[in-house]
Amino acid sequence: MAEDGPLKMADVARLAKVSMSTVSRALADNPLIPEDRRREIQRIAAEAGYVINQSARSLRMRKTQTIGVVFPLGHDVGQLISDPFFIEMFGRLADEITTRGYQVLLCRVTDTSDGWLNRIVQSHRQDGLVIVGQSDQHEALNHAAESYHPLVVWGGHLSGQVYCSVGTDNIGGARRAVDHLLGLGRKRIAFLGMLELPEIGLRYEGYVRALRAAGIEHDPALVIPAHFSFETAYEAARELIESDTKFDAIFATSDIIALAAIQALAAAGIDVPGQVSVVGFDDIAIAAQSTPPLTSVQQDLAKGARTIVDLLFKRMAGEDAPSATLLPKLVVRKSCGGASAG
Amino acid sequence: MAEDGPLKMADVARLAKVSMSTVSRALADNPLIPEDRRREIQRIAAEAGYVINQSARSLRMRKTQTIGVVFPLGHDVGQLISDPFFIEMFGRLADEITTRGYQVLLCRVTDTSDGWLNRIVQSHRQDGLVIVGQSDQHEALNHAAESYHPLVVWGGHLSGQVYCSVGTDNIGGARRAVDHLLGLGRKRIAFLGMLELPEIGLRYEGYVRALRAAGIEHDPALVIPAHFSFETAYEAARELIESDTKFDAIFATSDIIALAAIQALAAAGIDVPGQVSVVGFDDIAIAAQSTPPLTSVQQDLAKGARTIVDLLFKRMAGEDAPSATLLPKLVVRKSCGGASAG
DNA sequence: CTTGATTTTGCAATCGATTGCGTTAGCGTA
DNA sequence: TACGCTAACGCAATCGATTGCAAAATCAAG
Repeated sequence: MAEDGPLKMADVARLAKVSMSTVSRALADNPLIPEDRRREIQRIAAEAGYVINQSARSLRMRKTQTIGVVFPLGHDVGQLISDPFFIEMFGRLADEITTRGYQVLLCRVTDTSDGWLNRIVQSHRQDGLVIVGQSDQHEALNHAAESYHPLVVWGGHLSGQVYCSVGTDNIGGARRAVDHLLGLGRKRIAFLGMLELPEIGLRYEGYVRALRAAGIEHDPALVIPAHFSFETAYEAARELIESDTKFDAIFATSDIIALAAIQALAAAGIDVPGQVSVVGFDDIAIAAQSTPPLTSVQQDLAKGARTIVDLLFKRMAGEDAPSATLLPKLVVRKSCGGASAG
Repeated sequence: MAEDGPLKMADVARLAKVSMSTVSRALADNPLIPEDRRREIQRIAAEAGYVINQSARSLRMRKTQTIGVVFPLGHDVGQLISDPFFIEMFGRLADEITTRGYQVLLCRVTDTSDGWLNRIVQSHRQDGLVIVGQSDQHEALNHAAESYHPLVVWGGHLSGQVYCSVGTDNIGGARRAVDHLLGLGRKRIAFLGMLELPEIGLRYEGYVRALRAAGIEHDPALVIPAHFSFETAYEAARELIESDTKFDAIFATSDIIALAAIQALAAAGIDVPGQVSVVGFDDIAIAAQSTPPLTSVQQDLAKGARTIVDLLFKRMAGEDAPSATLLPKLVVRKSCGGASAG
């Protein structure tokens, strides 16, 4: 009578001298079973160390009690999940999801070949999906959202968008950052970021609008493609510095890019904020601690994550939930000269 | 003939005019099916957008292609997964695990009532487990490890330990940090941390040994309990400052605690490193960027994560894998005065 | 055209739970 | 005692795949 592998529900049924049906119902607190008997069976199961096999349960119930969190990193080789922004976002999401009693399944997608999203959706590994960042997958998301509803995307709100998204007002945030630089008397403001990404495209839009409103001509030479990883961003900044293009400020579309730019400037002997002002985006934890402390457009990730998960659970319950936009906040620190330098 | 829910394998079988067995084998690249037919069936399945239902597959195969990563936070209320150390560790682990083609399931455990670990193990949601931090669950881990082998723990190596663990040499790391403070002429070194946690206990051991080797008497009033969250650590530091206990250095058992202490000192008008030297532990990303930059005992998380996952996969393959210890490195920055202040 | 060996293929059992529906038990009433 | 009604309970189908085993098909050689 030695233990032979983990207990199954049938074993518990035998112990309690009832049928499996009854055990199943008792463990689910089904009122069909009288309360005292329910408690009794639960006690027996607990004492025997029985745990429901979730694989079996998921198959039968078509529910996994799991939320998938997806990072489509296809567009940016070498960007690991270790990236500070993603990591912080993930932490917040995880806190929100686990608090609601669900598990978190992390999916890192690097192979964005045809149907990658469908492959995740149809795997039935999760009851709902959070996609962090649109990457260059706007079409794929739109397509998936048509038939799969428990899906919320962190990212920019694009025209003709079917899926539900939560994100910062990128245009407004960028506009505020660039306006700040303009207010400090800067006129040749470089833009560092990958325009192909929807969120960055929107930030570019805000950048252009701010310049236009200030009556400043837009110089394409100031727009530099820069990936999200520190190393590639550093390279991009170095190229800008070594080109003949004159500039007195940098609007970086992420803090990592901004920090890389600041280091590249320092290496070239250019003073920040004396000669060049720098503004970042995201306001990750390091931003406040860097030298000089980084002025940045803050994204409220805690609130963002809460909103995403709220909307997702509404959608999982069959309700329709609309996209949401968060208000960005410009956090002014020393990296662009501060009010005193204005 | 409208699509009625997602395709099942039986549907693909009908499309390909073969049996389900054949489809299953073809999709698994089983050489029992001739290669050209295999390709043909794979093509048909792909074109139809068919994806294997993982719930069903997991049940039948008793394999989930998933690794569970567990954070037993029971000991420390309010410590969310958003904590920088956990977050960074998680990111590294996730990179290692996904690179090997496995999914990552995050389990945040707050209810460490009897059998919590067994509940996770028996849920059959994962093929292997990484536990990040022993918390106060040494016994539970030992017990689980007796019957469940694919289990690796990040944490200190304790005597009489059954489970496989990977961690920094905490005694050595602490010893090095305290020796450094002693070398700077500091004599009244406070210790901030929760002795109940195994890793912290080991760091305390290193602290005591360093003092003893220097012939300095150990003053219990200098040992202050401090949790890992910034707010509670700040409180602990404030209490130390407001007590009559004199001190000229702080050995904080985590960077978060160190940073909180530095802020508390600053708020009290005490100069760091002028009046008090501070050393942290972990060397998280912010450490290098703080003001003043923090001297800290570096834990190589990238290597740690790689080691953990390597050992775990060995264990999943049935091999026996021994515990591993990583060498800590003291990263000297300005927060304790530097060599010039010696 | 057999026979036997070999390659392909499919039947049906299985993984471990949940649940619709029918049966039994228990009780009150006539 | 018989009958109706409700409360408890269990049978057996089901979720969607994988796989051992045996049957069928194919082929080579005699």
